Amino acid sequence: MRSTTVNDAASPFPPPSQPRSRTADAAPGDARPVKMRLLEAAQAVFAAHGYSGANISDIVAQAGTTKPMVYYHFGSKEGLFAAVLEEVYGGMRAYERSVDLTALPAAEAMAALVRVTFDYHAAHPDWIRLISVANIHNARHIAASATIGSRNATVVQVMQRLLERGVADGVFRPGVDPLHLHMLIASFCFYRISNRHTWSVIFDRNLNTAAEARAQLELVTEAVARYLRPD
Amino acid sequence: MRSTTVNDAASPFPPPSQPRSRTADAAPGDARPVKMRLLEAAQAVFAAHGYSGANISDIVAQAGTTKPMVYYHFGSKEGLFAAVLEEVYGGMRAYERSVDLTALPAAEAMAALVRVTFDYHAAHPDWIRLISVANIHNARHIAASATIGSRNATVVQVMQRLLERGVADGVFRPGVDPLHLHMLIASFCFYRISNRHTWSVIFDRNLNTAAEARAQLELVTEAVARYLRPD
Amino acid sequence: MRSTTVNDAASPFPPPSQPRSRTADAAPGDARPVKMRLLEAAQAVFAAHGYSGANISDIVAQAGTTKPMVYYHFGSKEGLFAAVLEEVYGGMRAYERSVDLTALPAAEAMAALVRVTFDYHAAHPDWIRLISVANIHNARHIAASATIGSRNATVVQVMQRLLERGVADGVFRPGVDPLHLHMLIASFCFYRISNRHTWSVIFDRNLNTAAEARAQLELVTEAVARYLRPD
Amino acid sequence: MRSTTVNDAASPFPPPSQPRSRTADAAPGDARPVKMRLLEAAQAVFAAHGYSGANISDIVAQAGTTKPMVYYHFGSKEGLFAAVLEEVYGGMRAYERSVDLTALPAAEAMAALVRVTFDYHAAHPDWIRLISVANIHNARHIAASATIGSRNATVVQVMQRLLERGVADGVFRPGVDPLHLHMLIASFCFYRISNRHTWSVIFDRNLNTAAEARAQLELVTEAVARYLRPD
DNA sequence: AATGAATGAGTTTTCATTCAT
DNA sequence: TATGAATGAAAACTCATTCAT
Repeated sequence: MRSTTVNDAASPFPPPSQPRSRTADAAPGDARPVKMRLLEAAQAVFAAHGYSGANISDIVAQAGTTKPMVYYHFGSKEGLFAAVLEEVYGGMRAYERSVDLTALPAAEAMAALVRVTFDYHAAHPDWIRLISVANIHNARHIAASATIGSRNATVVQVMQRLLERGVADGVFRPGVDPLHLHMLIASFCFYRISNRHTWSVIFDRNLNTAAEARAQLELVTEAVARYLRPD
Repeated sequence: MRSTTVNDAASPFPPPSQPRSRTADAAPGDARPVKMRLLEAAQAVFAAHGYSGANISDIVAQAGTTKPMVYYHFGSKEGLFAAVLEEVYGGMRAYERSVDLTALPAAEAMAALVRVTFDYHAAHPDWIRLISVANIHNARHIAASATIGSRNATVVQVMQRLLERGVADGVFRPGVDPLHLHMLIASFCFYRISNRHTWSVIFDRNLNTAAEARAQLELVTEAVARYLRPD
Repeated sequence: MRSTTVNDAASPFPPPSQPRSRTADAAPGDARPVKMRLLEAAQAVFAAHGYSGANISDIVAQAGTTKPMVYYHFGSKEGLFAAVLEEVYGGMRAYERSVDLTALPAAEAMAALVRVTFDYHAAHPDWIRLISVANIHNARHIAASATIGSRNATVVQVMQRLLERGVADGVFRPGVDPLHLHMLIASFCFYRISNRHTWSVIFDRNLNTAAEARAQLELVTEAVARYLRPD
Repeated sequence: MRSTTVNDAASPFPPPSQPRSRTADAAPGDARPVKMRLLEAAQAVFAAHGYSGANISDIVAQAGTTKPMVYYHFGSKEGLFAAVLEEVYGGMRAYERSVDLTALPAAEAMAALVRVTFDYHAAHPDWIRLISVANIHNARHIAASATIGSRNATVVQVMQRLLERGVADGVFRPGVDPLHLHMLIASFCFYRISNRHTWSVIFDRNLNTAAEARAQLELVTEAVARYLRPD
């Protein structure tokens, strides 16, 4: 049940366009263009402190540049945040496109899809935070975006085709809404990361162990499998 | 399958300690104590703008009082936010305690529990936002709280007893972790509200209709039912 | 021809609400309220550098207070400028009201009015600059003002009554528009101050001497007298 | 009384070196040299916002070029403003030189000179604003100019010769200072434009109509005529 | 419990100017 | 001539917090 074509080696996704070691301030001789460095620094700072809590000074310090560059390249703090979100969604979309489940039988493909979603969220806590931040601000920063939006829903298409195949193969029951099923999976994968801090306080249990992660993945995989299983 | 003893009248939960008509600024002659008015205003403003985005001036204006009152009653902005979060969790806990599922057969009780959780989240979007905000700040505002924390997990106990009863009655399969199952339910109920803004942008579908809500409730109810059903 | 009831001692008008020695920064122990000190400092700085050229830091330094006080008391830089202009026009209006020409024969009263206008402008170069600044910005800062505007035109009423009296006495010819005549006088009195810097450069003549002032006053007085003289 | 050789066709002066249709940004393929385009854009922007309120970005955008061009051609913002003022005074001087009053009898020539001055100011509100701006900054931008200054006073010479001729012809009284008389005329013509915004607010009367302009021109013409008339 | 005024440090943003090409 | 990107300094404005009353 574990053989998939996708990224079989557990979960260490190489964060697509994420810095390799940009925890400290950018080295003076950083070759990459200022705009990119700003985007990366901004991603980290917005994720760490929220939209209003992030401050431009921190971002530019971390990017090894100066404040006016933010305004030159992005127009405003809001523009910078919007650009960060575009990057986040761009990374997701690229990732979703790279998933190829066609070689697997439907049931196994679904398990693989769940796992891939699970791992992706686990590997990108900053992106989860950024999306939370965007939602707190009613997603107004992405509303205007041309690149994010409507047709981005690659997953839903993948899901739909997979469901159809499973139904055709007699391994899934019919009548399941692909978007809703994606929501069931995504919500679990997102929430366990996004809300882990409050959960850690409220429930007396360390939920951040590898064992927990494994058990949680199994739960959602199993729930999806059973939800789809024909009666 | 829809008859429960709990809150059968659909879902319009009266927000426990939420203002009755506090959309505009507090009327000058508002009788309720300043501390309460501040708490309510703060809840609204923090929910609307995040922790750093909220500002004391707005809060006191909305509460119909003055800034020093915040420091008199709560010591600091952080203290005020912590107090708001205590209120949120206090309201939740109170609500969970009020749920009585003992009169129902296990399977129906579980459906009722799902529904109740679903409705509670739907009815309290501000609280969802506040919890998101708390998580973005690593829940450091509630970590110190004495009243929030550890033993608050009423739901988990309820869930555990319900699972045991269902297993005893032969309607649930054994071996299900109550905390994980609660996470499956809560994540869906939370996420569909918390992330609805980004979803509206990304997926070309209005997810905020009553029909959608019904379909989504059915999905999660069904998923839980099938997950628990003995093979 | 020189006997008037108004301020016979040449021209040293005590600037009504202007500081006596506020050239340097406000002394720390300045008793007057911050708002007033700000207004005075702002008047000086706006007059000296124009609206955009003036900067809040200079103003607050000169007023012996801090930047937020500007925003607390006036809302914005624009609000401060508007308040300064209200003061300017308030001072003018107060001054105009104080002029009493009823005791003089019409022709002498007119000469007195001209002289008073001449002297007032000469004594308040800052106000002239402020009005120039206001006009460069299309007077949008005073457009909204309730206190400036319409009925402020005390001079015009004074002028009108004086013209009527002169006509009745047979010393003025009829049919003269009081507003236009006021414009003729005011324009000369204003312009000789407002444009003295460019004139000094363009015309090879020192126009800032006492003798010049005397000659100019005589010119405008004479021009008005001859303009009104019956044929 | 209205027949003059100068510009009899009412008043629409073609603004000498003013753009033909430069209301919007310069078209990409604008053939005229960058320096000229900059000068025109700067004239408009400085007139609209004052010296400090004008910003280089706006100017270069409107001129369809880039910031370094300003520094290449004019050295600094101050240099650009100085160049604009030179243009303004250059335009005036050129205009004054073009006025030929020799063919008219002295009294009519004087009326023509008044009218020409009146019309010129009315046709160039931007230049009036620029001169106001220069004065607010104590004319320091033109002080250093070689081309502006001292001997530019063509008008005064014209005036002087005209006065002499009138005296000789017995139609003007002697002893009138040409510079002062020019000041009387210029102040009125300048002020009615420069201060029209504040006047519109203060006096409850629309002073920008054609009828008003006619009446005002008549006023100043008449005042000058009566001022010069031998007793 | 309440207020009006004040403060200090920090926020986002702007702007004239210049560099490398 | 021309440009895209960058810079340093300072601009306006904000905000949590506190004082005197």
